[in-house]
Amino acid sequence: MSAYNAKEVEKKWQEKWQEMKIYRFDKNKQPVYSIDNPPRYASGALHIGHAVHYTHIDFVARYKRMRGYNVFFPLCFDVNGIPIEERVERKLGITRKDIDRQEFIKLCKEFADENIEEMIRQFIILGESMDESIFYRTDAEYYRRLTQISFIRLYKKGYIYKGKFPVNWCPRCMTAMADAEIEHVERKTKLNTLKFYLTKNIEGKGIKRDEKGSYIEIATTRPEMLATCQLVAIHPEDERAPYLAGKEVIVPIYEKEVKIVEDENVDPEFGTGIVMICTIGDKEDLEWVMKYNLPIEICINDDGTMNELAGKYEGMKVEEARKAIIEDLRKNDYLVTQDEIEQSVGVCWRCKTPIEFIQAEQWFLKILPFKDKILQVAKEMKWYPEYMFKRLEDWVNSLKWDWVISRQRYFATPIPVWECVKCGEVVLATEEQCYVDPTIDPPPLEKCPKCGGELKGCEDVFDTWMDSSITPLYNTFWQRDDTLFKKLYPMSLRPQAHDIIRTWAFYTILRCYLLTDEKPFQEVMIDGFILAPDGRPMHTSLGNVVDPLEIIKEYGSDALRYYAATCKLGEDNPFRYKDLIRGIRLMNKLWNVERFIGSAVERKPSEAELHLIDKWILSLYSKVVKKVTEYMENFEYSNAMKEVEHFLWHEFADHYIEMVKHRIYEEKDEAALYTLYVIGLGIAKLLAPFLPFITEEIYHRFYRRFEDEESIHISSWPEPILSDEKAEAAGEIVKEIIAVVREWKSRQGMPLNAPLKKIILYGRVEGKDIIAGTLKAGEVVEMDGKPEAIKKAKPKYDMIGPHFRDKSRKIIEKILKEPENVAEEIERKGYFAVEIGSEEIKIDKEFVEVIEEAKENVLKAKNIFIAIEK
RNA sequence: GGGCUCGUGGUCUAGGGGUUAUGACGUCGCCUUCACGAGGCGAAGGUCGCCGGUUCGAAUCCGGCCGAGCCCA
Repeated sequence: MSAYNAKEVEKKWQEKWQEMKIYRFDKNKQPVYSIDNPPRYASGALHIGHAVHYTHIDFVARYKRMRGYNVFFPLCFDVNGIPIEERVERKLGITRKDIDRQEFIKLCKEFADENIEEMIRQFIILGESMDESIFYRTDAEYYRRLTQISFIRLYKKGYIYKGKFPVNWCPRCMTAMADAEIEHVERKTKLNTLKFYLTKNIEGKGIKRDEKGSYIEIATTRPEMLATCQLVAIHPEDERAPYLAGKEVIVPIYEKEVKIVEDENVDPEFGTGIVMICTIGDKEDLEWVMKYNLPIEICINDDGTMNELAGKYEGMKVEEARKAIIEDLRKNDYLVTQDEIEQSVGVCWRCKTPIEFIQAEQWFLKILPFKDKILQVAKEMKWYPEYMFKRLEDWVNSLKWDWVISRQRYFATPIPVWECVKCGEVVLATEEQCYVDPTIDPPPLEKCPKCGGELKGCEDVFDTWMDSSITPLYNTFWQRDDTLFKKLYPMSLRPQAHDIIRTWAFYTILRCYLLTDEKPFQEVMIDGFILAPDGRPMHTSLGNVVDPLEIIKEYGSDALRYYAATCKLGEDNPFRYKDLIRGIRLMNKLWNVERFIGSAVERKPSEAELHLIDKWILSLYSKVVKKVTEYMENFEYSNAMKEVEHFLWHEFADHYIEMVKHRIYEEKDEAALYTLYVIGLGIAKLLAPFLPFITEEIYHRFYRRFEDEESIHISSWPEPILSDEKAEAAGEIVKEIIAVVREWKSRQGMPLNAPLKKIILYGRVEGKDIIAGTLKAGEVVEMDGKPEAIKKAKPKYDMIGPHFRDKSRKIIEKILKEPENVAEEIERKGYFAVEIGSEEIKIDKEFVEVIEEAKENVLKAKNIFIAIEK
């Protein structure tokens, strides 16, 4: 039989598992382990980061299933929102305003459908054990209905309000833009340094003076925004700050008085180091607005012209207004200098027009009053790794305004309200109406209940986080089956990546808490990112993207999953081809070990009287089972994999199997067969969550005929079966002896099974039969005494240090310098004298370890000297 | 700029007060051995990012700096 054929085997099980339906969640079976699987965003094929993350989640699902849980692991997709709209627009070269709203929505849905189909295929290839019978997608009416109902409930609780909030706006396309739609380009622009006169004539550092009075210089690239200047800021460490902070200046042209404040966010290197704060020039301004509670004034209309705030410039386009105001500033002697600078400008991806902020009516969900409660609830959950909670905490503590839940978009869940065109009264949809689309469906009332005015359906949609932050409610049958909801909520696990802690994790905790007064899940497992092999994030533009399907084609899914297992939870890992190689080698090793066992075992072996080395390996194996189980419980799969790998390759294959061959070939030793069977099957099970394909193949080929379960993936997780410290210690000596003789044979150019005449062991050793059998030695004898050896003293640092303190260094140096002498004197006199200054310090055997080294032609394993006769 | 994380042989990584730093990939040498040459046995290769501090002792703890990743509505 030849090497393991991953391609064939994987293809076979991909198909068979579909038929077997072994991953079905059973609503009525306890205990349940429910995974709040991240609905995959349906904007394109899976990349390697997705593949690895879903594989990590699959490790948990498979492990828990083997632990006897009824695992809830849904196959799900996130289908709402801007990225899909954007892909569709770019693909078709249109904007959503170019065609009918419903038509556009249909195009988005179709685009998603194709991707979902492909992604399901990819999940199957990867061996992800999601249950397609609990499939959901977030754009479906059954799903969006819950988003709407939750909104209605929160509205009724008084948590929702309408307010103004700035949005990115393209004045040419006349549309709100998401950050993702903004491109950044380097542009040359003019930095204008202006005089801002102080309200009182004073002197001090940085204050200049001309015939009109005292003034300071402030640089700006956007003088047309002077009208909305609210504040002037300087860095607190700036030497001018003590003279300026708290004073007032007069805004040129507009003659408005504004205060000077100290603020650490000011870049002292830019312009004059003093900055004017407008609402709203850019994103940074917005932070200041919130920080200083400034009124939000915007002097630009949605068509890119100046509004009444701009005074005489009203009606001009932004660029014209800028030119005009610079002219006026120059004329009135406000303009000190004008320098050309490079600046990064946000522009519309379609028409390259610079983006402006404008004010828009938005819906808000209150979060500021719930900050403490959210953190309290979040603290009740277990976070893996623990420090990820800190990120949430910092985020929550830094919150300055409520959550803007509305978007001026099409492809998302409609906000289920109508508003009176006359008085603005809000009419909510009834819960029974949901799912509802107010842009096409009639309101629950014909007229405004207040003024009798006409009701108009809300055209805004929800931020898609409104949809995705109720996955735990959807998954536990909230609003669909009360009994099930009570049984299933909260969910067991939320797995997700670290980039969306402040969105998905935070919003989910918030929403679910507001609706249920309880935490949405027990445990949170936060994953890192997969970087390109060059250590940078993968980007098409960098040409360093790794396609998981290409990897699978060449190396197989199990190999990719092996790579996934080597990535530590929470950390960013570069993709490494060497781990695929290692994975393949490990699988080959596993395959050959199992093949060896399979060919030796003809019927299910029974537990016969165990030999010392059987106990030794079974005891080691039991420790491995214990450790791996612990690691799996804590989502430390990289440690779990390492543990099994080392045991399988080295202890079991390199040592035990070599030790056991003669017992199998010569006599079909029942104890040996039993041990091989138990460990062979056990290892396959321990690796099953990681390498589902090869382990299933092994199970069916070598074990199925003696075992009941129809798949290894629904069989039970191994238990430790033996703990025998004495056998472990004695077995280690046997192993070591064999290892050193084996190494010696290798150096002689002899095969391991080349015959030897005699092995002489100086000391008492159990398991001489194994030593003889494994090394093909005619006889193995024990001898008293020992061959001549060199004795050397080794310092015991942890004893010397605390006892001799600052004298330790000299004492250690002395011992290292003459180790043989030290050993000899301690043996003879009971101590070794070290002179430090005038002081004599006696070092006795408490502080050193005496090591015996073999002279040439003699081997040594642990404390046993070994002589060989060829 | 702020928060969190990371920096260890050529590459990737384990370890997180006790001096001889783990393993993998790669490199080099020897070995066709009855599960496996995708194997076995060996070897070379590291001032543990830099600078200070604490300590008898620091890769490990503390402070500063440099570099990388994610997030900052």
